[in-house]
Amino acid sequence: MSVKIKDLAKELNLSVATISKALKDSHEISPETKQRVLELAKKLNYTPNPYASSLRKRSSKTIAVVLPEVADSFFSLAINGIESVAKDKGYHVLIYLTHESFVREQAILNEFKSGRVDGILISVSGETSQSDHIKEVMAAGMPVVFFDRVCEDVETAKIVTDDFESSYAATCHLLKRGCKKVIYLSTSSTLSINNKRMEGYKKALADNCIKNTAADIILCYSDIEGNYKIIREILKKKNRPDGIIASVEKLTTPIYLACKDLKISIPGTIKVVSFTNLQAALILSPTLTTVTQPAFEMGKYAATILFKALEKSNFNLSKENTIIPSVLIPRDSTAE
Amino acid sequence: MSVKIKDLAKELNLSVATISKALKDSHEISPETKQRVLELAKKLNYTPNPYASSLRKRSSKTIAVVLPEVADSFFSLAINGIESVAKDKGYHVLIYLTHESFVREQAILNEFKSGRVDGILISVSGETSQSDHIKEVMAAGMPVVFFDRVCEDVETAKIVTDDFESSYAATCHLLKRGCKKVIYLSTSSTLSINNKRMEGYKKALADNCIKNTAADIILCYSDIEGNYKIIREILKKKNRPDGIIASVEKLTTPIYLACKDLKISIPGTIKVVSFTNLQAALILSPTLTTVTQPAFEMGKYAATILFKALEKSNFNLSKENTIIPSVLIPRDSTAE
DNA sequence: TTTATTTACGAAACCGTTTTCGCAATAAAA
DNA sequence: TTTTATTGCGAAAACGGTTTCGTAAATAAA
Repeated sequence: MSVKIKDLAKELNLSVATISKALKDSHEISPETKQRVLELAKKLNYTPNPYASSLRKRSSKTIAVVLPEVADSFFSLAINGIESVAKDKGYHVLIYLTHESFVREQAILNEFKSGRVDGILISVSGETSQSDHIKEVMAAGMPVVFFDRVCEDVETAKIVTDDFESSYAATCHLLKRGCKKVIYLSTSSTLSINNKRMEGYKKALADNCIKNTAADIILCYSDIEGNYKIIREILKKKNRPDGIIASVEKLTTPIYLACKDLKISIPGTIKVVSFTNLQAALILSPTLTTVTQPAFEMGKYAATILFKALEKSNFNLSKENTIIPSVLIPRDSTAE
Repeated sequence: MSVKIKDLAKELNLSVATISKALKDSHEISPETKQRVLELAKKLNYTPNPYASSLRKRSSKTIAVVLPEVADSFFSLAINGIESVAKDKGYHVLIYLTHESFVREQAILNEFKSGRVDGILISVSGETSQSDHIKEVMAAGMPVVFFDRVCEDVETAKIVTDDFESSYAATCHLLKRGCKKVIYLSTSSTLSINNKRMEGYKKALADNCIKNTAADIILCYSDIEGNYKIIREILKKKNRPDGIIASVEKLTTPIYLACKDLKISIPGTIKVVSFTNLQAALILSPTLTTVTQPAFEMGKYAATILFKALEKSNFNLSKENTIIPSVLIPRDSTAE
């Protein structure tokens, strides 16, 4: 139905080989012929069949982005960063969501052995504690770049933020503002990103001579209702905390809700800092102190690195370990 | 490098044709042979080359999703809805962002003539006032489903929300709560979605015998700084409004900021309702009255319709005009 | 027993490009 | 003038599946 090289060839009394070469500006073709071909191609609105060329060239000009979810300001911004460089490079981007499921992540990765994509950008699921599925596609020659949530035992590029340091800074910030009992809320125990944030938190407590009891780290779930209940229970205890670190964006809402319902004042009674990129932090009441991650930049940089690997096959991805710092923005939720 | 049908054929002393048929469970192949093929395929972890089969079958098992942007809770949720059905159908999804640029949208759509995707889900850019680029790919036989932001003159499926009615309801809500001067804020004048909301707003004013002056509709931009300034100026006037309809999510932050800076009380002095899906509406202070769009459902349903068209070629997309209602959730920002 | 039908498989064309190679004709070097 | 390079192009073989069609053997119908 659509116009093919063969049609152009017939029309111009040339071979398909010549047309193909002319279209890619090969030196084998005379300027006049190129001109004729280009003109006809434009006139007939010729668009090459991507599958034919992918098959022959064994490259697809598309990359995969594997994400846990997209209903989160971090990943939304990251997609923007990724897309901005993919567009410039003329690549297409396939999106896959794991919904935090390891099994799904495995299934998705396994498909990539087929050559559907030329490279992979991935932020692993919350359940991922083992990385054979990733190593396998890498063994098949597929370049992989991690961003934000990485598998530490996989030797390839990792673009992360300074999770340990920013969590350390957030904790110190709370302590400096007078908190005596700071708790740490997270949603996953396997994620390296979470472990680093947890370690930063612990280290800050230790450095400030506060003994860290296990009870200070609370594991939440992924549904807002459940988290609300957990947080509410914690806040109802008489030895409740006076500082909270929400290591995941989605914990912010249940925290504010619980405090409001229990009439606990932020920052008077309890101070809050949250890892989030939500613009709404500015207009919460009180305004929310955040650890803001460089989401767009991380996505953009991860994509940039991936394209470097795609452009030169000898590029050593495992040397690329970039840390783009987050920034702690003190606002009223941690005021004294 | 990866294992191909030819390899399986050689190993089992069968022809490639037989392997291919066995893999798709053709009745031409005996159960025993199928078994042997399936086993070897699993053992060698055979993954078919998608480009070879797309080329031959002239179908790619992938759809395109064209969005204005993704840093917005509506489109994030919509992607989730789309992906959920694509996954079930075994389809892949390519994401393209127009960044509200008509030229970019044209370029993206033009690429689809090549057959890279089997169908298109699109929410048009804010600049799109003409639809030849879409009609062209449709003329090439490509099924297109609009969602949320549609081109009304294109005859194909459109999945929208009840923009007129919800805007009408939001305006009436403000009037009932005592507002005398309600203004309407938007970011685009060409979008049908915006026009409908505007009409709903105007109609509500008319029905409530409030004369509508042109000054009541304010066109904002896409940057938060600029919008902040515009809103601030409006609120500083002595005949300032006592009700605001923010027809776009991103207008919420500058409104709250401006009110806070000018010490204008919400809802005491001015009442606010916003078209948004942000969960944070619950914890703003005051909590925000919203028109919440069925983002996930719209994405999911749009994808469902598209797949129906992909599954049966005689499916008449132009008959599919579905309106999924938004819901007005009154909260404190419009309390009396 | 002969003929018709079914079963199970293989040969080969095909999808639309890309790329290697070969080969004239022309231009440059000897 | 002959030899060598260069230029401009075409034939044909890939790429890895799918699909049509043909056919031998096995089975059923006559």
